[in-house]
Amino acid sequence: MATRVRATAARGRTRYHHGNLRAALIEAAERLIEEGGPESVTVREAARRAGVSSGAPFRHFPSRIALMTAVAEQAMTRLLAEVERALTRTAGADPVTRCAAFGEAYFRWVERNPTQFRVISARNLIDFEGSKTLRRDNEVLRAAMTDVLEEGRRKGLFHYPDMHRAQLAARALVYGLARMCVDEHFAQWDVPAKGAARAMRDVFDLFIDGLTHGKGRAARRRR
Amino acid sequence: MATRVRATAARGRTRYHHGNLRAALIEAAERLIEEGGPESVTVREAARRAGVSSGAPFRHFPSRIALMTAVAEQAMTRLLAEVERALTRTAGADPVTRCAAFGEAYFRWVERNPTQFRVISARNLIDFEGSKTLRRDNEVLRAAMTDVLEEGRRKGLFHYPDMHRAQLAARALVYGLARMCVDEHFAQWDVPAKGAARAMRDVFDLFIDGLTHGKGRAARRRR
DNA sequence: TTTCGATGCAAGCGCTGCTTACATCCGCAT
DNA sequence: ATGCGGATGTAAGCAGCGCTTGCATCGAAA
Repeated sequence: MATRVRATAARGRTRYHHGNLRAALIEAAERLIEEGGPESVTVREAARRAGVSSGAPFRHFPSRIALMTAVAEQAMTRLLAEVERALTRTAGADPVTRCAAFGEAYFRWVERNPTQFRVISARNLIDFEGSKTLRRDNEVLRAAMTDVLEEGRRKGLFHYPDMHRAQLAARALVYGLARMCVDEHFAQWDVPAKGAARAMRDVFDLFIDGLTHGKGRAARRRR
Repeated sequence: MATRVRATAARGRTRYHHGNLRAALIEAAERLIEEGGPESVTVREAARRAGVSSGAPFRHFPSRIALMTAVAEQAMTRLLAEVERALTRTAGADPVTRCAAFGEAYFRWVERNPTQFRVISARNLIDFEGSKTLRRDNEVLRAAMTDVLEEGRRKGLFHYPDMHRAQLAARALVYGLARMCVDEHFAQWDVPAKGAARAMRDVFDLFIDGLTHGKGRAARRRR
């Protein structure tokens, strides 16, 4: 795909047909997002970088939103994979560890790929509801969190009034931290750039402390 | 201002000068945001609604971002006022109540004014750093939260490892819930539309429970 | 080999943010 | 009262955008 594109470009010859324009456009869009944020992505510029006319993309993506949605789908799949890796890595471990691993994996991915996360949550730029992939991946993520929390309760480690609110709190905490990270609320919050993940772990520990009824675990886990 | 505009419009006569274009443009922008989100705001359309030529706004706002920033400043001031009202109302009450009042006031304002909140946090559409007003109001908000948490600790009600992380957790929780609300994560989260505030209170209670080392307050406070 | 659908191009429509040159008005010093 | 200058409006226009249309080109199936 990309090889083929670069090959033709290197040869100086331009075939009439691109070869794999769809993938090339997504790649170009990703790079544009990296450079100037999701809002700055332009179908024309993506086409330009793929070495193709301004009308060509619309054969593959009926609209700019469709292009951005494709980018979001890729990003979401990667985020999900990261979280699932953390969960299989800690399979069998105690729910507290697994819960923390979940939050850390999620947050760390966002921290390392802020622009990609921005696309996922830029719901005015993508058609979230219209994408089966996005909805499915999101649901899988939610179910995974539910499982971890439920596991903790079954084993008598977490004590929360009801599953629903624990779930919501956990989600709000992780999502909130992630958003604060990509929205750059951390600078004015005197959290050193490098320490965002550390801060996140601290905060999550505090939350788990709440679930386990404050046995001071957070203080012990601090290092 | 608006009266004067409507007066001239009603009279059918159009004066050369508008009278209060600046305010009229902000008002028009707010209405546009209400209708189609912050991204859909157009300087030209705002000018159109103010009954003025497409170049006129640039006498008052050098760019679209400047216009949006003005809107954000208004919104932020209102949010801050709402929170401060809740804090003065509960002045003298115990920190747990005040803490909950803070979170509720913040969240409920966002819930009632989702579009305005979207502008505040749409940092790619506004010049947050460049606005003294925005930075000051934001700082006041942060300081208010710090005060409440510190008060709770002084009176021996909250027990958290350190101020910094409690503060961060609280902010992440409220901000996360607010974002989930405006990003419409609640529909797929089986939180009934009307119950968002209730869910928020439940979650915040859970958090305060964590701070007070789980004496079951959340369960009692539930009604 | 022919044909036909998929995929590309060129041109263009209406919109955008923003600039420039000019018109109009209000308030203030005379 | 007058007339002048700065503030505030208009009209026209630039480049860039998303998206559409009509036509050119190609590769693979018949």
